[in-house]
This record gives sequence, C-alpha cells and structure tokens, in this order.
Amino acid sequence: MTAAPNRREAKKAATRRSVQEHALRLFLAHGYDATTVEQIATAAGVSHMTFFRHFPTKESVVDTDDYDPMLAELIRTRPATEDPVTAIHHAATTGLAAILPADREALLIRSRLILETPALRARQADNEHATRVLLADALTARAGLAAPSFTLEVLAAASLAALTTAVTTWTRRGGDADLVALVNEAFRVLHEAPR
Amino acid sequence: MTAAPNRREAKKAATRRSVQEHALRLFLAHGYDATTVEQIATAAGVSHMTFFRHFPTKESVVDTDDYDPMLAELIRTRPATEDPVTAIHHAATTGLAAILPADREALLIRSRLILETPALRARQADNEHATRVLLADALTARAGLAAPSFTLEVLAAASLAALTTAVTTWTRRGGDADLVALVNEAFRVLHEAPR
DNA sequence: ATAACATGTGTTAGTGGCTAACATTCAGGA
DNA sequence: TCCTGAATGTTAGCCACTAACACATGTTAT
Repeated sequence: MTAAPNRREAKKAATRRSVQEHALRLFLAHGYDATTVEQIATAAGVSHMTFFRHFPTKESVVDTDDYDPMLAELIRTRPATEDPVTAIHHAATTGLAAILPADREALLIRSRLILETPALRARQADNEHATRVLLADALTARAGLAAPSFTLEVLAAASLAALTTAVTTWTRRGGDADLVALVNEAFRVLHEAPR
Repeated sequence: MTAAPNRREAKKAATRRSVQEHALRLFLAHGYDATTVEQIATAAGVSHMTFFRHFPTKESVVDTDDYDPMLAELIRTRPATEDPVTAIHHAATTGLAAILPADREALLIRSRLILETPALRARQADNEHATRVLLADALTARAGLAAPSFTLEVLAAASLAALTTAVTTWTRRGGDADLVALVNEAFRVLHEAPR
C-alpha cells in the first residue's frame, strides 16, 4: 500500500479535528468550565500535551476563526470610490455569502458558546482587537496611506462594532434570522445614525 | 481611646489600597506576567488569600473601573431631543471632565498596562461588553422603550467603539493629547462617516 | 469589663491550565 | 534497511485560583 506521501500530515490533521470535535461536544454537553483539558484529551485518545500542541490554549479550541485574512483581502479589492464603511460592509456580506453555506452550523455553535462563557467572551473580544487593527490597515492600504489615520481607526472600530452586533443578534435568535440581512440593517443604522 | 466604629473597615480599605499599589508598582517594574500574585501579596505583607479576597482575579487589580454607573446616569439625564449618539457623546465628555483632573495619571497607567498585556486586553474587552449592554440599556430607558432595539444596540456599540478608540489613541500618545478633544473628534467622524 | 459575636486574615491542601525536558514511536527518504 | 525527524507520551513542576478550617482582632451586648 504505497500511501500518499502525507500520511503523517493526514494523521496529524485527523488528531486535531478529533480533539476539536470532542472538545465542542463535551463543552455543549457539560459546559465549558466544567470540562477539563484532561477529559478532552482522554476522550480523543491523546495526552493533554498533544492537546496543547494543537491548540495553544483551551479557549482557542472554540474561538479560532480564520476569516480575517479573507476579509482584509476583500476590503482591499473594493473600488476606491467606495467610502470606508461601505467597503467594509460589502466585503463583509461578500465574505459571509462565501462562508455561510458550509460553516453556518459550526459558526452558530461556536458563537453561542462564546456568548455564554466569560472566558471565551474575553478571548474573543481580544481577537476583535486584532481584527480592528486588520480592518484599519486594510482601509489604510486601500486609501494608499502609509499609516492608519485616526479617522480610519474610528470607522474601522465602528464598522466592526456594527458587524459584531449583527452576529450577536443572529446568534441570540438561534440563527433563525437572515444574518446578511442583519448585517445590512446594522450598516444602514450606522449610515443613518446622525440624522 | 474609643476608636471610630469603623477601624475595621479602615484597615480593610488600607490593605486593599496597599495591595493594589504594590501590584501596579510591580507590574510596571517587571511586567504583568512576570509578577506573581504571591510576590504582590508578600510585598504588601499579606497572604495570597487576602489578595484574592480583595480582587477576584489577578487581572481585576488593573482593569476595574467604576465609571459605568456614572456614564449610564449621565446618559439618562440627557435631553430627549438629542439623538442617541450625541447623548452618549456629551455624557462621555461630561464624565471625563469630572474624572480627569483627579484620575488622569492612574487612568493612563492602567490603560498602558492594559494595552500592553494580552490577558488584560482580553479582560478589558469583556468589560466593554458589559459597558455596551449598559449603554444600550441607558439609551433604551431614555427613549422610554421596554427592550433595547437593534438600532440602539448598534448605535451603543459604535459609540463605545469611537470612545474606546479615542482613549486608546490618547494612551498610545502618552497622554499628551487632549483626551476630550480626541473624543469630540471621534464622534465627529462617526457623525460624518457616511457622507 | 467581660463575654459573645462577627469579620478580616493565615494556613494548608488541593484543582486545573499550561510549560519544559526528555523518552518513545513511527512515517518517509537515503 | 537504516536513519532522520516529526508527532506524541511521560513526568515533574509553576502559577492562578478555591475550599476548609483555624486564629486573632475589632465590635457589640451584657
């Protein structure tokens, strides 16, 4: 059986996936805090060291998402004539359209856990900090500036706040609502706020 | 010597203050992560249990602020004719004017530590979550509504984002800039964003 | 004043997240 | 087939944090 030349990588990826699945399952069943890393590792048939080699922290099993680079890329390719908030808005809806069909359920489960668990909320909030910087940088690059201006930082922060509010509301409603519609609504509010 | 009937409370408050001061001093000197709770407790001449009786977590020594209730109260008393964002804006500047004269230095030190330390950033970000809810509720009460609308939630989130951006920028500039002016600028951006 | 009580603190013995050091196994190339 | 290196296991330990119980010191009532 001449295995594909990546049997090792495959095994590693399988282990990682297994750990993550068991973790989410146990979190949902018994709660995040009541589930120990040791239990997750045992359930997945590995040692706790393997857990930490795949996930730097217990929290990271839940709130790692890899959407940031895509979002940044989408922003950079928006036409220069668009104002910054609209650029983020359209980049977000485009990205969501690409993500939702496959990731909807996973996104919802993770969002729910994050909303319910203080430790995860905190970590997620710090992730948002990184996303904020990323958004500001993307806007900066799109505008051809060297360094982000205060204005772009405020707009990036406000846009991300609108986006997050939409996702939060969607999650609280059990994922029944149309997420893209909520995002559109949030940005409409942002645009019309001052009037 | 019939002591005032609060010698106990006074001692407790003194212990608390001592612990907090030693903590901030050690954090500044050696960094947050490199300072253990045991070291802080020893420096303050108490046991680590006393530390945790005064501060529920190591993080809370740094990022506990008691400004939220004041801010909420200031929002509720803004005239009903003001739009939500402006109400938050004016409440914030009023509050800052009251706080800054006395707390400027402490605020700056704490902000700097928070910006530099991932664990503190995460916790602070979760505090912001609470503040966001508080702002939305205050706007809701002011508008005479029963439950916060999606619109008010977005506006509260965006306003807080603007406010936080101003404080962050102020901190990064070493506190040299005029914080109130930065806040005004941030809200001006928010108002003019869509045009 | 003295007894009774309440409360802030210390001691001790844990649990759980997380890391370092070293041993082991096993896939893939020479 | 042997050899290298990557993935994992084992062990021991640090640190944040908690529970249980003991102690001592203000406070209050008698």
